[in-house]
Parts: sequence; structure tokens; C-alpha cells
Amino acid sequence: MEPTGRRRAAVTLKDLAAELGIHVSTVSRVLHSESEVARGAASTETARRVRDLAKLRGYSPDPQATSLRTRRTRAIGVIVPRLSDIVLATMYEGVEEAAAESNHSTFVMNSHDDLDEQRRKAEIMLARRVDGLILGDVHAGSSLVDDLVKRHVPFVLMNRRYPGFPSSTCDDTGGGRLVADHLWSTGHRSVAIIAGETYASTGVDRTAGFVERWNELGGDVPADRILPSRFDTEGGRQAGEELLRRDGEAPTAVFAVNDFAAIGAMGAFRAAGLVVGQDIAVVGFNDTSLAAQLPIPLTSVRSPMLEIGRSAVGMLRRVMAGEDVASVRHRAELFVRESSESGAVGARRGLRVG
Amino acid sequence: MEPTGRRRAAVTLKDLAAELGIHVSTVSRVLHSESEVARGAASTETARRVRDLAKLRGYSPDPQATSLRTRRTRAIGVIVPRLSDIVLATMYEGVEEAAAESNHSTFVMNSHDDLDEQRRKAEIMLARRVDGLILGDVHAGSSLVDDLVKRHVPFVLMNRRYPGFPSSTCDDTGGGRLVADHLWSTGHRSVAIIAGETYASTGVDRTAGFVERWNELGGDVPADRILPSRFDTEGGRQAGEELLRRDGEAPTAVFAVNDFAAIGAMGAFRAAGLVVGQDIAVVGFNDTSLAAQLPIPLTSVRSPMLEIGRSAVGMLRRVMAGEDVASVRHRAELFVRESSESGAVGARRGLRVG
DNA sequence: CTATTCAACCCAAACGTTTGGGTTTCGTCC
DNA sequence: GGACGAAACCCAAACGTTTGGGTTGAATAG
Repeated sequence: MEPTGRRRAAVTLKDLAAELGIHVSTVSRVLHSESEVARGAASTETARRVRDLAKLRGYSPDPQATSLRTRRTRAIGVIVPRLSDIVLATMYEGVEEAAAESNHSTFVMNSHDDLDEQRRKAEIMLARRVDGLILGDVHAGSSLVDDLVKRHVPFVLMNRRYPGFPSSTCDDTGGGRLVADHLWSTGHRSVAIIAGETYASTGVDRTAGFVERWNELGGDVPADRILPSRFDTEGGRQAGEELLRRDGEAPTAVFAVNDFAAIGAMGAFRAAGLVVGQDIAVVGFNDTSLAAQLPIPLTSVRSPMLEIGRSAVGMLRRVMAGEDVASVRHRAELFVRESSESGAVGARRGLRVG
Repeated sequence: MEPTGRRRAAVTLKDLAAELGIHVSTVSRVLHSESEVARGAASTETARRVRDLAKLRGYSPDPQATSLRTRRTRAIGVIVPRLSDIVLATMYEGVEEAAAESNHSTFVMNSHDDLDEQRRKAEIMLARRVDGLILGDVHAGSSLVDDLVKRHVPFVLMNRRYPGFPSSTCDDTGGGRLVADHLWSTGHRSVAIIAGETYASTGVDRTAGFVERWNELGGDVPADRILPSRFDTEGGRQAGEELLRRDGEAPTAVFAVNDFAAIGAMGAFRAAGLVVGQDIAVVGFNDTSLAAQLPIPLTSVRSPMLEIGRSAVGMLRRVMAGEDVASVRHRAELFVRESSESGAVGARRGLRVG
């Protein structure tokens, strides 16, 4: 009995050539060359017969054989902290789309933001002979990028930037500034920032942009009001609790550099008896699909995640072609919702420090 | 000037063989055979020299060449509705982990739950010559699976099941029953179900399990209280609004077959002035990391998503080996939280139909 | 002392493409 | 009528492996 797994062998150039009584190289040129070369390789009549038969037999070139010969795999490797983070997952969707359009395949791997795992995953991708790499998880001060450069591996950064290397990111600084403008103009003067991981440029830049603008406006963000945190809900909750635990006057508004952290913080505030949007304003970042749909809709800065992914691919293609490419920062846009709508007047009315 | 993209050619078996003055086939056998074959291919001394040099030169086999020769790519294709759905993303993390452990790479693609796109993506994967497929987006009544069987493509289903084919899923029926038990025992008698897409076994089974158990307990779920919906927050909100718009007595509890739909529904209820957990109970499914962290923590059924992904890989490996494999349904577990804690007593006190 | 066996190798073909360079067979030009 | 050029092909090597089958030379059995 034949094992279920056995598949019928795919039709090859040789099969087509044999059936047509011509040489395999002619078939190859007809099917796989730019029209320039194809003309000159076979008569229009022969070319037609080749193409017809190829379609009829369902010919599809063997990518392994092609890669072996051409030394390029048309595969690109993507490394992200974790795909279960909707932000990275969405960027990856953009990557996949754009890659497919230029006939590339993508491998994704999760590094869990662990430096060793990053290296290991990059190694695996290179062992698979990917043509280039998109790194979505670069850490500040990571040596991986330098090594890749030394090894002449074409790569671009996505989501997080790293000075000196091409990256496709959101304009995080600008986004932070938008939040500062919004909170200032709605009357807040006492704010805190849930700043994310210190190794990630996203959180750092969003924080820096906020502080920069806040200072320009005449405000002040005390250093102890900037709390590093994990990027997930749990991290946001912890930071939120920490904020409430502090002595002294509590902030009337909190900027979390990430929607999930914002959601966690909202949970902490609510648990402490505060009504978000009235007693305390909360602003997030990324405008994930959840933000607008939350029980208390969350003000958030929209980052064009799909577009960030798409343009990372475009940039990588140019790097692979040997061009110099500049980093792109995609424009951010603020969406004000109930979580910060009522302004400081409402917020000020009753923050009970627990 | 050398283009940035040029990479130093990788070291090959031939290079190693030349440097050691032995034949390439000997090197190959030493490096890539089970110890059985390796013994007999070279002296222990030679084997050592080969291995040492390989390590020294950083040899890594060319997977394209290997695939060409062996006709297996050690790659598996994964198709999911969308990776930005955290449920599928998490399952994929499990897939990636397990695949890596058995030295397989994975390609993922999004089908957006579109039948044409499913086919297209599957074709792309097959053109890449993957050894097998994991389908996370099978639709009830889809013809794709039958075609794959006809073409002898090894595959397994994940997340959603399809009678007659091996699948790795959550015990959705059992999960639905858990919810029914919980709501019944907390005193609810008037319930509604936000049932998800009708083409997905997940929603269908969770609904069926709930109804089955509810009936056993003596309850009744009127047909018009079972609302199909999209799986995202937006879908949940729409269904929630629809529920409130209905005439007559409104339910005291709502079971949404998915956390995101539950969150959307919570938003709709809140917008109508209801306090979730007091005026109306809400239960979700999947226990995504968000559920416990929401402002009003959500009761949810935990499905072991990582494990579902991991075991899909194990099953696929056996299918690829030609074995018959049975479907696996992973056990579900209920986590009761504030959104449904107070029971029908609280819930009953004041549902104002808007 | 001759077979036989075994360890330790080598040989060469094959997987499916691509590609630099032929070789025919025409038609055309001078 | 010979040279030339182009059109339409063919040839063969190469990419890096794997693998069924040699070939040695020495040790052992009978």
C-alpha cells in the first residue's frame, strides 16, 4: 500500500522539453527570461507551444533548484519579539503582502526580546540562506547589527530604530509630541509616562517626544514620573499600581507608550476606584483595533503598522540591490476618545491616592 | 566598489574535502548520517578531523542543495485567517517552536478567511515545495481539503476542525458546556450567544456545547438569541447593539465565543448604560492575555493555544510519515472573573432595554 | 596460502535550473 | 558567389548535496 504522504512528482523543464522535442535550455529561456532574452531564444511559434504546454501540465519551477543555481532564495527572514503582539503581527502582515508582490517568501521567527534568541534565530535564517533580514526587535546597543554588517548580510530594521542603520518606523517622537499637545491643551499639568522597555526605541522616542514638547509648552515631567515597563497589559497594570502607590500629588493624566500598557494601567486605576476619562486621563499608542472598542474607548496615536511593514520590504529590496537607503519615519496621528476627552477639569476633581 | 549586498560565499562540503584531502562523499557521510552509517564511512580519527574542520570553518549545509537532492524541504506551510488575531498568532508561536525542535522551518500566510485567498496561498506554499501544510482557517464545506487529499498533500487542520480530517483544536464543545454550567449555577436563565462566523467550527461548536448543556440543565436558548457575528471587537459590538435593540425581555448574560467579540459587546453594553458584571454578565472564550487585565476583568474559557499549535506540528509529522492520525481536542478550562461574578441576582436588578 | 571479510575510503550520477557559449540554417548584401 | 548576420536553436557545465555502488589494502578464517 502506498503511503499517504507520497506526492506525484512535479513536472520539470526536462519533461516539457522532451514532450516538445526541444532542448531544456530553450524551454527555460522561454519561460523564465525577460521578453528581451526570450525573443532570440525561440520562434514566436515555439514560444507559444512551450507556454501552452507549461500551463497545461501545470509546470511550476522548482525553487530549490533555481536557488541552487542562482544563489538567491527569494526568501526574506523576519524576526520580531513576538507575533502574539498585535502591533508586530500587523507589521508582519504588511511585510508578507509586500513581499508576495515582489515574489518573495518570508520566514518569521519570535525572539521574545531575548538577545541570545535573536542571534539564534538570525543564525537559523541565514542557514536557510535568506536573501535578507528584517529585524523588528533591535535592542539599543545590540551588537547583532554590527555583526550582520561585517558579514555583509543585507538587512533593515522595522518598528524600532537604531541610529546608523536603515529603519522603517513610526515617527515616535512626533507621536509623543502630539500627545503632549493634546494633554496640555485639555488643561493637564501633572502627568506621568508609562515608558515601556528602555531597550526599545519606540518607548524611548515616544517618551522623549512627549517630554520635549511638554517642556516647550512650559510643563515639567519629573524623572520619577517616567516609569519603565513591559509592553503588555501586565506591565501597564504594574506601572499603574506603582503610580498610585507613590506619595504626594498623583498625576491627572497618564501617557502609556503602548495600547496594551494603557489597558493594563486603566485596569489598575479602575481597581483603585478611579474612573478613567473622568478622574484620570489615559492615552495609549498604536491605535490597535481594540482601542476604539474598549468599554472606555482609548485615546491613542495611530501608527501606520501595515505601511511600516510594507516599506520595510521596499527598503530591504534596495539594500539587497546594493543601494544606500535612508530611514523612513511614518507619520503618526492622534485619535482622541473618551479616556482623555473630559480634560483636566474633570480629572482634577477627585484623585484619591490609594 | 563592491556592492554592499555581496556576501562571502559559504563554505561547502567540497571546500572541506579539499582541505582534508578526502572525498566529498566521505565528508557528507561523516557530517550528515546517523551514527550507524557514519561508522563505516570513515575512521574515528578522520571523522574527528572532519567535524573539527567543519566547526572551524563554520560549515552549514546548503538547504537548497539538500532539498534538491532529497526532494524534501523540511519546510512546512501554515495558513491562518490573520496573524493579527492574537489567538492564531499564539497558535503559530507553538507551531514555530515545535517545528524548530524537529528542524523544520515554517512559512505563514494570511488568508483573511477568504476562500480564494486560501487557495492562492496554499498554491504558493506548494510551489515553494513545502513538505506539508497546517491549515488554521478551514471553512465548513470548503473544497480545498478534498483537493489537497486528491493531490496527496500531507496536511493537518488547526484551530478549526473539519469532520473526516485530522485536526488539533480546543475542545470547543466542552468549553461551551463549561460556560453553560457556570451561568446556570450563578442563577442566569435568560441568555444570549454571540456565536461568531457560521463557517468556523470554533464558534459553531462553542455555541452547540453551550446549548446542549443548557438544555440538559432545563434551560432554553431561543434561536433569535443566537447571533452570528464577526470574531473581532467590531463584530462583538454590533452583535451587542443588536441584542439591546431587540424587543422584549433582554438576557441577563451573554456568551461571546471569542474574547474580542466579548470586549466589543462589553463596549456596546456600557454605551447603553449597563454595568457589565452587575447589570449583565459577559463571558468570552480563549482567555487571551487581555481578558484578565481588562478594566472589568473578563470571565473566559482558556484554550491551550500554544499546545494546539505544538501538537498540530506533531500530527503533521506523522501524516507526512504516512501514518493515520486521529484528531486531538485540547481540554478547555473556565476562569471566572468580575464580568460574570455577581451572578443573575445582580444582573437581574436592572436591565434597561435601550 | 588462498578465500573471505571488513574498514575506510573513492567514484559518479542525480536532483532541476541557468547561462555562456556554440552550431546550424537561412536570407541578404555587395 | 562568398561573406556576413541574425534567428532559432542545442550543448554542457555548474550550483551543493546524497547515495548506491565500487576499490583498495589489511586482517582473519580455513
